[in-house]
Amino acid sequence: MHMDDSSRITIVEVAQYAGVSTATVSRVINKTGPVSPEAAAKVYAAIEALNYRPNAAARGLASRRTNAIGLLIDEVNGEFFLPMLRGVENAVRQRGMDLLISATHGLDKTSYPLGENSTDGLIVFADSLPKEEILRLHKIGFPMVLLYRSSPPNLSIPCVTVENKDGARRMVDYLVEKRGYRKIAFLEGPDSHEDAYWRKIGYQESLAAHNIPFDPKLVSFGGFDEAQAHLSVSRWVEQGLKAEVIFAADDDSAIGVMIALKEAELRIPEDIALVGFDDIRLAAYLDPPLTTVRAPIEQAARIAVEQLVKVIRGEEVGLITLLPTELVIRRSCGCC
Amino acid sequence: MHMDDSSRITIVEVAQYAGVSTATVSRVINKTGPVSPEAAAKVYAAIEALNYRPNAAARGLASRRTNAIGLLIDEVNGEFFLPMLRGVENAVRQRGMDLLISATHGLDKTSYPLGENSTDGLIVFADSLPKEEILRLHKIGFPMVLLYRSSPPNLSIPCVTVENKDGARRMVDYLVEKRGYRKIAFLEGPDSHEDAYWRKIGYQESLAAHNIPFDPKLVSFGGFDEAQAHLSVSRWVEQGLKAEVIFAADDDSAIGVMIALKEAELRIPEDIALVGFDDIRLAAYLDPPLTTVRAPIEQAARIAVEQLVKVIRGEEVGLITLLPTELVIRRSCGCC
DNA sequence: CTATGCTATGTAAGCGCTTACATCTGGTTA
DNA sequence: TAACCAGATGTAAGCGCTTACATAGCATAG
Repeated sequence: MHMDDSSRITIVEVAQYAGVSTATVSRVINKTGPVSPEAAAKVYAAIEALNYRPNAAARGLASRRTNAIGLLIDEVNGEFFLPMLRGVENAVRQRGMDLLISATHGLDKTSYPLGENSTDGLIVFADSLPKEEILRLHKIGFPMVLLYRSSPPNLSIPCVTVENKDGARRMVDYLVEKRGYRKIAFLEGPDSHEDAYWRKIGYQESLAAHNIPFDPKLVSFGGFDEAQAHLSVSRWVEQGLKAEVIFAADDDSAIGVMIALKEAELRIPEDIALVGFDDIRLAAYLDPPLTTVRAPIEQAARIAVEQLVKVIRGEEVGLITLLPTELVIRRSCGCC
Repeated sequence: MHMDDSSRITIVEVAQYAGVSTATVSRVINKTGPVSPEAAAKVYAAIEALNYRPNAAARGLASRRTNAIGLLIDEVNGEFFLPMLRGVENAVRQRGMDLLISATHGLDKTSYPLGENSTDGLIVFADSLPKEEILRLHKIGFPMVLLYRSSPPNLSIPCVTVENKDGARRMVDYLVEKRGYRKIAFLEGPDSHEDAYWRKIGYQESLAAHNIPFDPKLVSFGGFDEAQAHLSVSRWVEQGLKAEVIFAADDDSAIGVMIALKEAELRIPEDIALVGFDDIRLAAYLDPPLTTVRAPIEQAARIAVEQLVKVIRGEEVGLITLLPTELVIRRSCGCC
């Protein structure tokens, strides 16, 4: 680094300037332990005068606390990410903590930089971390909260997610009961992703409840990804897909579907209807506006931070937080 | 924290297990200094066997390097943010560094948690940090790169941004020369934001070049914000705005404009045309698709990281990186 | 054979904080 | 008045690393 070492102000300089001990300075800064108003005033003055900034590393080393929480994600991708980050960032900042972010995408997921020694706790998003590593962290008692992923059996790691199954089920219920569709194609998400799993289950449950046989030909891979969905649907169309509506497992893939259908000159919803899941910001602006299931992404993120902070403090937290989803009916499903 | 102290593995345990000194372990881990293949193998084996993870705080304290870069933003808001973060995250990870993110929104910007003692360098986005603090950091030689903000005079802090003035100017040139508009309203961004400043200058320069008198009545405040733009345009319309086209200083505010115009039952582009700036992902999907100026947001972020890393390493970098913008013509400007 | 210069390794002094413990006040209480 | 206690402060021992410096071994050069 290129810093001017001579100008480095440490707690020692502050203590000298203020005429107190370093312990007192520390007490003032951290509001730990009793300090007389006069001493506190002198310390604040010294800090101001010297432009002192505490060294986070030294602090962390001495206190074994980092005052930071880590967010582990797979990669920065998809509109989904923005509200999630906003929720996390706001909640973290509100508590005066720092936020570290790391994407494990492509990495050996066991060498991610965050973890037990860089943060006080971790929010693990979806499948950003392999089960073994989660086990390891849990075993050493490291605070963790899982976001959009459930705890491995018997492990009791708090997790927060949305009612994926229920949301998907209600969407299909609606398509069948209100719109009268019976040929409902499903564009599923990645296997490893729990959201994807439960949404598919919800889809299947609703079909079963309405005595519609499950047809594997009506299921293809969307991968929670615009490009992948685009590709899959283009192929489907070539092969003469017979469906009245496509249920894309998330809105990002719904966009891919929309593009593919437009390319195939199929009108939405006249020729084929389309619905998604998440209600990302884009959804309302698409042409036609997308019917979808609203997932409270930002709220889930915020709650995850709250839970994590509680875990760090050693407080009790509920093991599973399941946030309700809500049907958002727009034109793409043929409602209007 | 709730961690099991007894199980804490430090470099000492690793050294003992491997039968070498801590210095050797450190050398192996950091690939600094010569180590015999045998010793290295023993150390790796020990690390594996004990599941050792180095403590980032201790490392930072001892080496005065954090291996982390900080991204300072105002707040997590707007579609703009996503590609920027993606660019930063990718570039940071590619270099094996960590990323810390902090929003200064609402905070006393002088107490932001990142900085000289938590990171090796800082990417300062737009007006996330007041000039005084930038001065202070620069004075102590702390590595910084400014993103979408130019260096204070005489300070020579590297900055990377896009050709705002040029882009805005070419957009207006296009509106006048190709579309034949002469009543061009401008919805400006926040004063404090340099992008906003230069885009307005570009607008004015083009007007001047085409002998169109600048009319302050045709300028209102969009604030780079959907809601603000919505509000401003609704008022404008009530007051009987006479314009052929609205140039929103960024796409987020263009969305606000679009909503306001639809509420007022004005058709785009038949009754009034609309153009934006940035080409966020949404732009292409709006109804009608938005004519805008494409700014290479992700690329700018990536370059900022590259520059910062060079500064940290003490290498030379260009002071100003100005990335080209590009007109993207879609239906909202009345082109088709 | 000694001087020289590598490479490989160990020793130990911090890095800038926090915090357990000791100390010293002065006010309360019995 | 003596005993006690709580508030205010200081002392100093680490926290887990990195790294300057010292040392040792060994090949090569003179």
